[in-house]
Amino acid sequence: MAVMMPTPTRSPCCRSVSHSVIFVPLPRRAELYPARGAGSNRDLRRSSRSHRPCSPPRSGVQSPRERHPRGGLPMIKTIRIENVAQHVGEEVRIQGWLYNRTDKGKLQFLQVRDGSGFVQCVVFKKEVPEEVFEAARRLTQESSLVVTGVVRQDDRAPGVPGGYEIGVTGLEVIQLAQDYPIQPKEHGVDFLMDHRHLWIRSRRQWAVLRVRATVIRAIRDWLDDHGFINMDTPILTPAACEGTTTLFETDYFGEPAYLTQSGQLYNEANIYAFGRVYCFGPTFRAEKSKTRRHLTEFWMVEPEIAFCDLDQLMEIEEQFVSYIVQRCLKERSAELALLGRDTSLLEKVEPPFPRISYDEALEILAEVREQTEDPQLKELLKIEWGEDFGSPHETELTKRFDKPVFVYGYPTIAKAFYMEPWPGRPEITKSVDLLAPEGYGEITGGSERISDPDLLLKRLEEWNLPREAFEWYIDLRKYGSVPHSGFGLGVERTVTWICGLNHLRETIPFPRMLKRVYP
RNA sequence: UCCUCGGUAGCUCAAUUGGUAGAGCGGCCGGCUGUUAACCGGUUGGUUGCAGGUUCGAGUCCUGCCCGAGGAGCCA
Repeated sequence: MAVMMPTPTRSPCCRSVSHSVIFVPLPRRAELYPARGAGSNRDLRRSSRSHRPCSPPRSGVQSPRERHPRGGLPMIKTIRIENVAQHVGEEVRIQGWLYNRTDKGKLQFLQVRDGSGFVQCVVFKKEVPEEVFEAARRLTQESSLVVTGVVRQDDRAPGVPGGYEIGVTGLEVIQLAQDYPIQPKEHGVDFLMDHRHLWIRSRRQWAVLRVRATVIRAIRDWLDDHGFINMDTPILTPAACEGTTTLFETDYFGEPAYLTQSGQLYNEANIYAFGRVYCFGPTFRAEKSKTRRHLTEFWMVEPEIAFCDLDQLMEIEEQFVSYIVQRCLKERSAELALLGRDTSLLEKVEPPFPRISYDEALEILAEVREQTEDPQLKELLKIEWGEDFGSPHETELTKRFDKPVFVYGYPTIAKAFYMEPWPGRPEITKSVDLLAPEGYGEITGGSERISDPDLLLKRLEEWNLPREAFEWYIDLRKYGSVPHSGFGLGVERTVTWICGLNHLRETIPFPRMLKRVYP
């Protein structure tokens, strides 16, 4: 108990986290000190317990078993919760935070998370010293702590992975958190977004962001394993890449510069040096989009391939996207289960994907319009040839397929200036979007690029783009021009689809949206 | 930019025709040896988004503004 309470008599030099700081033993001390007196260990030692000199002395909060018979060194191994199954029967140490607690009188259930997972720690009054039980009873949500205890299998134990719990033998409180604002229950979006820096600790957010990390890892692994080389393209750019969307303007030493909306044009230069490349980074759109599918800052991977036509591009995309999905199913099944994601449709995501033309898509939409009795949907699905799809159109189209579907051959007037015209049909382009199923909509957009310098010049003129700004880009068509293609995949939209979320703001740690730049 | 909905305790929400602002959760105190957002008893907690107006009386009606959400457009 004493260790949990404020210690007003301690040295005033202590500027550590709170009044409830107590001595924290160096984690994995045995591993850190393989040979006594090794000089390099001093830094480690200092950094990991810098507040020790002003901390109160260690008290009886720990089990005697934790001490080494000779030097008092802890012998207990510190583990991460994700590996808990490998330590059944062992006494281990967990370093983390209290996610939730259930007080059953003489029994305390502590839900502890350590970043790698969630595990239930059970404290029986009879089995631990009075101080340990009292410390457990006083724990508040999000208090930081070090728990020691014996791992056991128990089907009743919740957690990620579930089915294992820790019978507590010792407990140290690093900081007793005060009035943590987020409860493990329903909250409003505004409140949660204002507390995004804390919200990411919650189970669902933790699961989503771990899936995101796996999506990113899968993206890099697949590309790196298929002859692509990562080329970072500039974030500060002199002009709009595609000329249309609103960009964020910055002051570049007195000249305007813009935050990038795509690295594609630079990648078209890079392929002539490296063959297959990708850039992967943040992308910015100053559009005043106010929907669940838009961020002003989002992450996009953009592969670009020399000697590649539209058909080859679609083959690459379907293999790429399938790999990402399958990798998540394999490595993040626990997180997807926690999110309640029905993975049966994701399991079907394997090549080949269905392919329909823009014209066929219009026919499908006309059919849906005819069949629907909802006047509002009828109105939303109105579309003239030449217009790009809106989100209601995409939603209806994807409902027809249980895999992602390629829609190719978009009208020239609806797409960017650099897209190769369809042979014999100059009114459409060799472009393709990939629409995710279940209404998730566009996750990639790509095309074969114009390789003929004269046609490119003509397009720049037609789009009223200043030739001077594109001289370097035109150069690429003069020195060994080849057919080439590329696409961009939106990371947040992909994660939203894989996780089965209804808003992409949860797929990035700190979303930037029209009305939100805090925190 | 347009359309729709919303803003009441730290959080999630109630509040009849305009008539004493309430509940659950959280916090605090107590009880409980298998809880899964535990449960039970007690207790704490309010400038009803802001500024005006109507009225004996406004959370409620009117005007203006601010903030947020969903959708459209734009886009990945």
